[in-house]
Amino acid sequence: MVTIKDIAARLGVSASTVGRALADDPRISSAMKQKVQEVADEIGYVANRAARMMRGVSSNLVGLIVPDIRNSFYSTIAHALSKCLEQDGFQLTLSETDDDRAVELRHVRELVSANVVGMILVPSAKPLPETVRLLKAMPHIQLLREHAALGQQWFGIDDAKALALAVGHLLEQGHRRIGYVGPSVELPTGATRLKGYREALASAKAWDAKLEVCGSPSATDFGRDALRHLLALPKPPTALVLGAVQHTYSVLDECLSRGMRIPEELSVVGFGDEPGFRWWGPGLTTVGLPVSELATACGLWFLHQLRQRPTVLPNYRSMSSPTLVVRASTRAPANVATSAVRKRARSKAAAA
Amino acid sequence: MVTIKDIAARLGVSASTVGRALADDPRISSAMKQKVQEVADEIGYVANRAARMMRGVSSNLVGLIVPDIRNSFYSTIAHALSKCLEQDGFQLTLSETDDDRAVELRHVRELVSANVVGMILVPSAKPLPETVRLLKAMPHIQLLREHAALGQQWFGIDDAKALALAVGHLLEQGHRRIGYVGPSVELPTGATRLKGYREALASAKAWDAKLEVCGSPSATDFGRDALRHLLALPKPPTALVLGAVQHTYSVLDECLSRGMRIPEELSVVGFGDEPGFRWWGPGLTTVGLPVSELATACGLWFLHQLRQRPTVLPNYRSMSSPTLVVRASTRAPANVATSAVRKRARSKAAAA
DNA sequence: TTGTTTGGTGCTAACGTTAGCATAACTTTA
DNA sequence: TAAAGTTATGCTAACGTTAGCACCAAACAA
Repeated sequence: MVTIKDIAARLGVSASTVGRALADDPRISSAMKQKVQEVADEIGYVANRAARMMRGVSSNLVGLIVPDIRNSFYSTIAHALSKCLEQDGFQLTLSETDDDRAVELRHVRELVSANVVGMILVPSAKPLPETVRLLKAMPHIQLLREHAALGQQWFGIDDAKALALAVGHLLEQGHRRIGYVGPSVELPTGATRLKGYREALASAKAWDAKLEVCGSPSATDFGRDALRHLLALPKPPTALVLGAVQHTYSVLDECLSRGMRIPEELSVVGFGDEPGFRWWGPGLTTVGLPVSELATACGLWFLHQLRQRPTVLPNYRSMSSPTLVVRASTRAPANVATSAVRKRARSKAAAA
Repeated sequence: MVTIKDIAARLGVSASTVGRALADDPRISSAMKQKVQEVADEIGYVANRAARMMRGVSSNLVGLIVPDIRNSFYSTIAHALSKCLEQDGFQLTLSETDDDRAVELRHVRELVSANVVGMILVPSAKPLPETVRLLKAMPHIQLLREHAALGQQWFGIDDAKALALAVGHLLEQGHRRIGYVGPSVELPTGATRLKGYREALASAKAWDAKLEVCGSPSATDFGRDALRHLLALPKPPTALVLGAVQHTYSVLDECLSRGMRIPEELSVVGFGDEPGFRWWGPGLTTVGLPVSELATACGLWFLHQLRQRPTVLPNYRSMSSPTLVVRASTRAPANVATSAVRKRARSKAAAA
């Protein structure tokens, strides 16, 4: 390994001088600085960050902890954060938890040990106490999901609004029996999304607990079972709202493999706007999530805060609004023409 | 920060004893080890890796450099590698290059400075000399793309075979005019894929240079322009083969927005098997790439080599075979019944 | 001349951990 | 009982870098 001592030896000066020259210290003459730089370039000197860190200089490492990077949700976040942080010379380390609390703790430990300056994480369902303690001792931000125990630094999506948009769209088209397939309620986002779904339906007096299916989509048969359950009900739903990207994938696949006609037999509103969603059936109407914007905002705020070198970040909660992406997978239910639909038809006719 | 000295002070022993106890040194009595562990847990001691690294203990950081993590190609790799490496306590750092050589060099510098034990990278089109020099001084593996200058450690896909599979499938169905839209030939993979395409067609005496479109798909109109060009030819292709995942997305979108009937008007074989590809048109026939397997193999080999703490890894080239995923976007061309098709029809009739 | 300032550089200690050697308290062997 | 061996621990230096202080020469003011 090439060190400042090697440069010093070549120039016949002390290591201090070299160190200062490289740090552009005003006490060093510009002639010396130039000579040092030349030798450094020549012998390929690269500073040893471990040594720097020992002297109290903070690392340039920021930990990112997500459930699964293959989920485009999270890879989009990783990309946006990486772009954002690298401008200030920070480097992102990647950890995946699979929503496993023990794995999460292991990663947090690793990151503390690696002296990261901070962590940005999508917390698991219920972080272990030790995880909470470690995180509280260093700057960290929660993404998407939120646990009060971890503090009030959060960048997320307005999950309730996401579901309200989806349900509202279907209600407007005249649907009254709107099914829901979403994440487990143990996840903070799962609880909020279910709440958003329920409240939107409750205010239209159309809520029916039997139409709710919650669970983790990692089981291979999840989509099949969820759809089978809903369609086997005495009064099956005429429309379906998804509450998670993975659920959207698994349920959409099942719709196709059952040969369902969309939207004639069932209206569907997805969650998230993945590249392939526009190709599904007649084009999936879905809730678009501003994930990239959210991550960039998070990154910028983090960088800004980091300049003050705090141990605990100030409280800040940012909630981004999802948008409805209307394609062709929704329409008014068969045999039903509600006033809302008639009204829209009238106004269209009037406009024509 | 909690250090071994804090633990030592509490127990009234020396730092050495604590250090050895934590390292499970046989010279330390088990009674002492237990006491040390208890205090360590109590006050939340986490080893400072920077200090360890100064003592020559290697870091647990492995650098991963990819063009863009949002590309599911690369996020799959990141996931597989992460899973693989974390079992041996390694941590992945993520860098994105956008195929920019300057950015690539910056990241490599950062990683060297961070004392990574090694790097796994998808190299850019033509790495800078300084990049090559830095990489050669440490263990590194090339993924997918390959530059001889960077050494003979490579895990990739048999790109020529990928295209041969696609073209072969179409030839067999009777197509003679098979278009190609793929990556720029400056990328090693781009050159190999084009070669695979050409050779497959040349051996069937069906090659026509006018049917080739190469370029980077980052331009927003790429898909539109590529397809327009091919369909505007005096003798347009009856089938189309894609040579990159991003090209597949952009060209497939353009097919749909033109309202083309697939496979009646045009047979299409995609590149890669992204989650949404099965939803496109009648279901996209495509070349499936064993990316996850490739990354896992790469990770395992890397770990194995790392145990010997080498500066230069031994030569090793691993080429994974792609597979054809047949769905419904290909069929025999209209107005053409070649001998191959007739032959297949006969054998089918004979079998019936 | 002497005293003071200024610019440029060197010396040394420190960061947290680990490895080699030294040391101390026992235990075994002759 | 003395010598040798064993077990458990302490002391010290070192890793590469940086910051505080000391130092020296040259330039300046009195």
